Amino acid sequence: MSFRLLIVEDSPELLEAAGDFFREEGSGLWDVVTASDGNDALAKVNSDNFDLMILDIMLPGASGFDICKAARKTSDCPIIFVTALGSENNILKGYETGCDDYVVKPFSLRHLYAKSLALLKRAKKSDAGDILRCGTISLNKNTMLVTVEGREVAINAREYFLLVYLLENKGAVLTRKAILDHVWGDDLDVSDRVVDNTIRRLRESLGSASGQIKTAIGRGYRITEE
Amino acid sequence: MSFRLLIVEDSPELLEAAGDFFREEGSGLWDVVTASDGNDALAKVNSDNFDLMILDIMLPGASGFDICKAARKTSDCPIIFVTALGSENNILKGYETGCDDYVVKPFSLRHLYAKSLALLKRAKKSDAGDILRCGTISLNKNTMLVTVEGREVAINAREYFLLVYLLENKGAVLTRKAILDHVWGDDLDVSDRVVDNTIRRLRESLGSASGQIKTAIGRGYRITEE
DNA sequence: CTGTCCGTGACATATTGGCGACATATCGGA
DNA sequence: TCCGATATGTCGCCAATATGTCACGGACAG
Repeated sequence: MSFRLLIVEDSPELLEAAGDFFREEGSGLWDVVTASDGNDALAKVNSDNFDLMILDIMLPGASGFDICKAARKTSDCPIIFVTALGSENNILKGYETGCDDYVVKPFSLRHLYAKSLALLKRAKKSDAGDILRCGTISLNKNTMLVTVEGREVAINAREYFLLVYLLENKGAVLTRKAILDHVWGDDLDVSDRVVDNTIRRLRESLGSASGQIKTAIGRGYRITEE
Repeated sequence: MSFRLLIVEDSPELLEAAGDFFREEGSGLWDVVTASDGNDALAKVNSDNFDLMILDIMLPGASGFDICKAARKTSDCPIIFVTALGSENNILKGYETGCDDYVVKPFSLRHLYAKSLALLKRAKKSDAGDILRCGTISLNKNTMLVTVEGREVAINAREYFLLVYLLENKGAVLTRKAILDHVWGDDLDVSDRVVDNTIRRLRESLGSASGQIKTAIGRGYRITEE
């Protein structure tokens, strides 16, 4: 198995060159998927999982920012933006939407490749994944501490494990049954209302971030970036 | 159902501890096979199928890399490398031979376990047909999210399950009766008009893709690529 | 004993979606 | 081509249902 890489770029030459470079240089390390317009990219982001994304900002259809935002709804994979010379100001916006790094055109493919490897390595580092983030919520699985807007919030055990489960499935709708199975244990036989109640108490504990937990009526609950 | 796990590690204590941890923590989820040297591991890899492998790199006999390469000839199962502190540089080589993740010694078993679960989940997810696509509509059965032209659309429960049924029978004409049976449940006795209504509301929710739901007069409804 | 956690039931509130009624579209026969 | 019969699209209403909220009390730990 290899790492899934999405490259989105509207110049066909650059797109092909970059794809080839990653394929050849990595000799099988990368499973490269490309898209040349924003809408195609959005579709792929929403229906596939990637380990790394390289996004041009200026695109026909949706912009790189839009794609980044869409991806962040369900994924924390590293994202590199590609921006034209002179529009580096954009990059601040990029960081706001959740990108990890950027390169300015024109750039060397080798340089881009190096950045990609570095980001990938960092993401795969052994303690990555122990910190779950979503919007202003941050949860550290080692210390079991939860912060909202950087401030630590008090949270009890049941709420904590519920939050972990929500965060580990960021964006996904989780049914009450699935929540009960994962957070309470599959043997127990309790009313569905305890999930509602725990959700309510969790929302209270989260304060200003309470709105990030959304109800999907008839289906369950999910946590979102906003 | 249990998953076959191969652990290769030359330290007997660690090997036993890890095996026990997986057996106990998973309570039957894992069927653990162990090997303590490279040649034994090679033999097992060649004569058995595994869902996940955890390989130490430094081993008597064949190295973890060798085992990985051998395994990759016949299998795409996720592979995690275990490497000693300070030799993380090796890891690039690991990725090139086709591993999926790695942990650095010393590590916590819980951590290794978490990574294993995550990889297994990813591996099982990617080959399941959990994403239904049709034209610009995409529906993810895991997250229960629906997108049109790559953009997430809000949808309520009844519409969601109706859409699932349509997509699972893409192109086929579904009678009102069949729809009622599948989406409402066969016990209920409601008017046919509720199907029309729900179709209408679903079309509204789908926005620009609403035209993909076709009426087959006198027969029922179906969903098409355009 | 005292405080906290958390499951339960009761009730308030929000949202859904089934219904009836009517508008509009489709079809078959003359 | 026209027309009537039938099928489907659309709308607003409000009951049924799902969810939010609260207070109570048993269980447990310190």
